[in-house]
Amino acid sequence: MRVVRVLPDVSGLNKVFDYFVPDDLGGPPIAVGSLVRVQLHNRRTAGWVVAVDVDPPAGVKLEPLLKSSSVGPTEDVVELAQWVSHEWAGRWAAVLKTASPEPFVRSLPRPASVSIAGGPTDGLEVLFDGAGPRVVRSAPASDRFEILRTAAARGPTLVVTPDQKAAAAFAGRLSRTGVRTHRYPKQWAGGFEGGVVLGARSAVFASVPGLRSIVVLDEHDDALQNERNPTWHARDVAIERARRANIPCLLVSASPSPAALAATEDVRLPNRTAERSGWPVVQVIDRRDDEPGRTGLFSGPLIRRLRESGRAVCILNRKGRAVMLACATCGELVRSTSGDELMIEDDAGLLALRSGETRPRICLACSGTKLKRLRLGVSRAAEELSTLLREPVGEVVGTTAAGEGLEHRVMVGTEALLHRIGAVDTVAFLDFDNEVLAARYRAAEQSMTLLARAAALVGPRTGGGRVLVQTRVPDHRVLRAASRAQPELFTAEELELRQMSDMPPYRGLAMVSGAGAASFTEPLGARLDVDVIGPDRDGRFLVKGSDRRAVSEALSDLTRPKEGRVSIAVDPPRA
DNA sequence: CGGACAAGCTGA
DNA sequence: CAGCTTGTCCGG
Repeated sequence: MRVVRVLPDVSGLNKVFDYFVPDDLGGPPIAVGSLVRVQLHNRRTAGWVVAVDVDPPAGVKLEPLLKSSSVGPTEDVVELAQWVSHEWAGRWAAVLKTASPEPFVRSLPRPASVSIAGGPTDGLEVLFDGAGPRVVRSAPASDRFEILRTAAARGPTLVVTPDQKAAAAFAGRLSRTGVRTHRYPKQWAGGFEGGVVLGARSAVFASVPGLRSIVVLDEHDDALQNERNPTWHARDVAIERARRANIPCLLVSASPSPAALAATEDVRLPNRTAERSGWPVVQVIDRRDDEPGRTGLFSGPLIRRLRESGRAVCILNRKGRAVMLACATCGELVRSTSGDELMIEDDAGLLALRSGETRPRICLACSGTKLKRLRLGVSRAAEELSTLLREPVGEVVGTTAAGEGLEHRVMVGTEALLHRIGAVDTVAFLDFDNEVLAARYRAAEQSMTLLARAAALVGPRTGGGRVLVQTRVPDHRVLRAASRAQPELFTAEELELRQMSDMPPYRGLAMVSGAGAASFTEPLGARLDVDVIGPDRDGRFLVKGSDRRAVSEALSDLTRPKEGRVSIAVDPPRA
């Protein structure tokens, strides 16, 4: 009797059960990854076969599989999903769902003989030597197509991009050169034919027999991280997948992330001239130099540029609830002594939320005691700008309908606008400080990625594209790096800071939130291998350990409280 | 998760 | 003690 092990798709249940395979089952053949239906207790549920030909535990009466519903992920992907669920303290089934076809697939295409077309590739083969992760730094405006073409010529390839738009564009270009391409998850079974599978973050779980290489484009982009638990990051999953398959994994980025740089010492740099010319001009506007009396969101130089520019977008992230404070006398932002964090007013005086530093209401630069509040808001900014420019101004926030507001020459929006617009001539960050000094340990890193994305949108400096940044901290490492087109000016310092402050990628970090967070994390106090910090203002706890594995293991040892939900985010994007 | 079953509570 | 609620356990 053939016995298989099944993981049911039941939330709150992270356990496997054995079933026998009836002779007359029908449907796609049963293998590891197969999607099946089973009887569990007294209901029917979907599930995945996670092992075949197992020895069932003694003394249990086995039930039959009820149905073979669909072909599922290949065995390597099933195992990868298990690793992910463990590493990010989430459910195996949640990851398998991402790796499975929707709708069901009843039979697989046969491997196609893939013709390698498109002529010689440009000496880029060296990027694919050996196995394992390597960082490929490449200016924001430089084309990554030749990298993909070279990968495709070597055999089955997986390409992960931050969004489907980019995946679609590259798929189109590759197929025009004769490469067989498949979009994930829509063409789920395509990977079985060979060729190139392209998609957003979930594509890292595509089933591709005989995979030869993985390319992660813009590995620094936050869109590569799953926003629901488990909060896996496609870059980290790709690194592990490549390690298991003994194949190369290219982490391509204009500004490599601390995580990527910590994962490998193999960093391929472009030549200096090429990199410089692949960045646009990044113009830093120091708002402390504003002519006296000017208030509002728009400096003189910014308005001048917007008047003469072609299409332009202004980015104003009004996500931060805290109102920024600046000295009314000298214009300096009110920051912590380290200069890395904005402070807010509380009853006693000034308070830095992250570090907890306090001090009386006084400006560190000029000892002035008169502080002014700098106010935010996309709608107000659009109105103000429309008056200044004497023309209508589009307005785009996350909830704006797709395509809406994009018809104007000048647009104002939140970060969402950067993801919706195509090429423009100018990107202006109205309020960069609110971003770069936010009370999140990754604030600077995330700001750097914003600049990289903006840079890609406006194109290289030779095309006249320009990124404008209004700031009161013009010497910040992020701005120095971007304006000189030298990302290492940012990353070197950032890595040092992360190391000094015991933060990822040098340590593991998780955020535990929800009503049950306090009782859930309580037993961790007795452990020596993890530290618990909190609760913060929202009742959330941070759990730190030597690495991600240490943290997720400590968390998976705990039992969930019956009262009160608990949500665990390992590598929390917003801590 | 959600059903089964046990234990606890209530009102007559 | 029936009838109901609440809590705990467990699934192949």
